[in-house]
Amino acid sequence: MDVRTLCLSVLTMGDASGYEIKKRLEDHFRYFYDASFGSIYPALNRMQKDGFVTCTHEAQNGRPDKKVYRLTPGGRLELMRQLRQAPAEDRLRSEFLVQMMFADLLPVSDVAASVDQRLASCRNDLADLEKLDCPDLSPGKRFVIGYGKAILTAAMRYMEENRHLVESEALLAQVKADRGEDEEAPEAAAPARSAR
Amino acid sequence: MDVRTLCLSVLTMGDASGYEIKKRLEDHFRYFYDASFGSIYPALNRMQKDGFVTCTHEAQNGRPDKKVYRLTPGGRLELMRQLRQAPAEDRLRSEFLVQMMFADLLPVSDVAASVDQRLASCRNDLADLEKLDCPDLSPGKRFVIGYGKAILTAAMRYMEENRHLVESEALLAQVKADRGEDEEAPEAAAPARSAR
DNA sequence: TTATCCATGTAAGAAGTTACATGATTGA
DNA sequence: TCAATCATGTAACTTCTTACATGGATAA
Repeated sequence: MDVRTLCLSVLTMGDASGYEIKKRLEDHFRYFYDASFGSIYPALNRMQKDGFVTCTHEAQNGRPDKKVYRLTPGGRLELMRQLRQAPAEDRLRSEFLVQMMFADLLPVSDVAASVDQRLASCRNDLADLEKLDCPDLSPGKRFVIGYGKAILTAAMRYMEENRHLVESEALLAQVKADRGEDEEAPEAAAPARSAR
Repeated sequence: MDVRTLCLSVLTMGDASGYEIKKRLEDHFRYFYDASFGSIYPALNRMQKDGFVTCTHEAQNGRPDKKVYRLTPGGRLELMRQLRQAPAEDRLRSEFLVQMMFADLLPVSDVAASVDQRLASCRNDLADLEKLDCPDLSPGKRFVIGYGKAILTAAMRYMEENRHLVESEALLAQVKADRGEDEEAPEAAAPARSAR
């Protein structure tokens, strides 16, 4: 999904300037997309050339003109074309999970702090979604908000119930013993070569 | 998280060639990271120069030499340095959710097909995680696998219970009526301008 | 016979981010 | 007084992906 399609999507919610588009993206899309000014402004200019949006200038006091963009029928068609394409697989990027995967290489206090932070972050997102959800939203938007809530709730619950796995000195010590640490040089072990 | 750290992580599971690293990444990390040969090979060469890995050449019949990389103590230290940094926020990229958000712009059959596909994809991932999970894994790896299972299960459950929201002709028709379609030109409505 | 696996690497290109440039207003 | 908000835009930079180059072995 490129920035152009994202801008078209946002413009279905009403006319907006580049600046306002960024804000809407932050408010409503940040859970699964974002874009910087450096990509939004060029995208808008290009789409104007392509006839997907029109632009009206509003004079401002002491600031650059506000350029308000509006979706054209052609732009709405283009959005539908893009949206109808089979969606690419979801992709998650999580440094947190990599950290958890190698928790046995790190101090327990660091791991615990990361879990706490992740939990707090989920709580915040959940509260924001709660605020976003209101009955006059389209069924699609409510579906997505509900989806987010379900995932966040499950993640929080899992972390609370299973954090002991990555925070137990005893369990982690076991791993180190199995690797032969505290006995020989670190590289002496690990003879395994094949991946599977 | 850059490709270099990812390679270092993989090498803690045992010495490997660039090709094998890619495979391990696909098998164990694909849920939250991936990397192409075009990024792995340069990363490995750079890390050799930096002293984070050593390399032994194995002659092959009719193929380029197999270059087997091994983590050095310095490399292990570098990995720990990287891993100890506070993880960046998780980021999800989901064309599926954008599609659902604007389900009212699409034919119901398309939406239903997307939900079916997403459900199938979750089922596959869940089965793969099930296979991956075995008792001799480190607690960190089991924590991550469990986390994945919890999220996938919650997502599937939510979609099954709520897909009617984006697949009901009646609900979607209501949205169109509210927007004033089937009455006037599509651009006549939507006077709203401000985002909040 | 055709595709996939094995195996490494380079070069070109895509897409985005960050930093810079400019500057008034408003709230803490 | 200092930071944030509003407002647009360009240029340099980073990072990764895709395609290309090479080619034997093996499985369907």
